[in-house]
Amino acid sequence: MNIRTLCLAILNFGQATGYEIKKMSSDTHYAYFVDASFGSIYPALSKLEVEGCLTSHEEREPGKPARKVYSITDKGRLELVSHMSDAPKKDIFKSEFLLIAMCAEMLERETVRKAIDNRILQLEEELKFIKDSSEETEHEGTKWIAGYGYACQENSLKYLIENREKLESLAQASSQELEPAE
Amino acid sequence: MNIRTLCLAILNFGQATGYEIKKMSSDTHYAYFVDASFGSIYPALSKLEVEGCLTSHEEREPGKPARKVYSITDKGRLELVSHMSDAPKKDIFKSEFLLIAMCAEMLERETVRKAIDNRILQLEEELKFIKDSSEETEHEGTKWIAGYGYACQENSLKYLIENREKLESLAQASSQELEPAE
DNA sequence: AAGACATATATCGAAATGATATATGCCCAA
DNA sequence: TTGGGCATATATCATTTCGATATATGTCTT
Repeated sequence: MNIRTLCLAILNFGQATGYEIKKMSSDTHYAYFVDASFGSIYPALSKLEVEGCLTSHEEREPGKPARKVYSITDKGRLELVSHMSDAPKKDIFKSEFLLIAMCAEMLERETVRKAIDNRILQLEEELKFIKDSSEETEHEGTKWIAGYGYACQENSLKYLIENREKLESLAQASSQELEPAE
Repeated sequence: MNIRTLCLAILNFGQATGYEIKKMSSDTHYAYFVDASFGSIYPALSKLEVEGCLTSHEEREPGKPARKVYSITDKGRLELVSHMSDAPKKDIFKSEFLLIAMCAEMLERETVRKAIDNRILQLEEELKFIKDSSEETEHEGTKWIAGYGYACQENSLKYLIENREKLESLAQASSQELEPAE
């Protein structure tokens, strides 16, 4: 998905500045769609405004930096619905942890153990984040994707805890550890 | 993760051409790490060879295009292990389907239904692919990540089937459908 | 009073994508 | 038998995106 659609989707839930869109696309559930940078968001907003999909107004409060607040137009809403009515692309899943797991035999046991601990922590944080954001919203669609995400991550965590020993045993024994002979 | 590490990881399991690396990074379990294009793989291989992490030899068979086959060197293996010993970055998950789900209320019921059917098909294909590739390999690390991936996708599919009606009910009733009045 | 942090916009080099060009050989169907 | 489609193979390039940095202001803490 491109940044245009992300901006339109976020602005469809309320007006926002480029800065806020960037924060949301990195720190909130919007991060499940695309992760965008300032360098892609600001040009996308300018172009969308020129095309009439967005309008903007400046908010000036003395002392504070001027805020350029964008709002979606009917044309923008049309483009958003039109894009979402096309068949969605395949989900993207990329994991550096899985690379380490696949290559466990090349690594020291301690390295693998740390990578697993690290990932368990990440999954626990993710679960807490999803739980919190689900409780904060009344929006049904957002609640649904939160429920889906929670179930998936919960199962991922469960499997990892139940199968970590098998993975650790593939790694090279650390120097201070005893390992049964072949 | 960058393309360099992907190339080293793949070549650590055996020599290959740029073309084969691209195919593997798109079509096999290597796609869980990064998805790379020709435009990033060829320059990465050239640079790695200059740096002494790879060697190459040309294979010429009459009639066939010349193959530039790359092999990993000890230096390359060192860089690979070194990179994998750092703490892995967070997993990346991006889903256009979840955007559609979140925005279900804006869309027609038929659109949402198709998106769900489509995703169920994708998950089923993915499960079959993981099962097949797990059966084809004897490599324990590869088997472990296949088992992990299978468990995660299986649960994802199960949840989706069990909760699709709730999601569909958020969408706008299609014109030919009856919906109970508010 | 200073330093860290958050808000806010903007730009830019480097990296990566996605598409296209070029070339060869093989296989199958009209 | 020939021609189209497909697979192999390398290479390039415009466009997109990232990640870092610059600039500015205000607040909060120590």
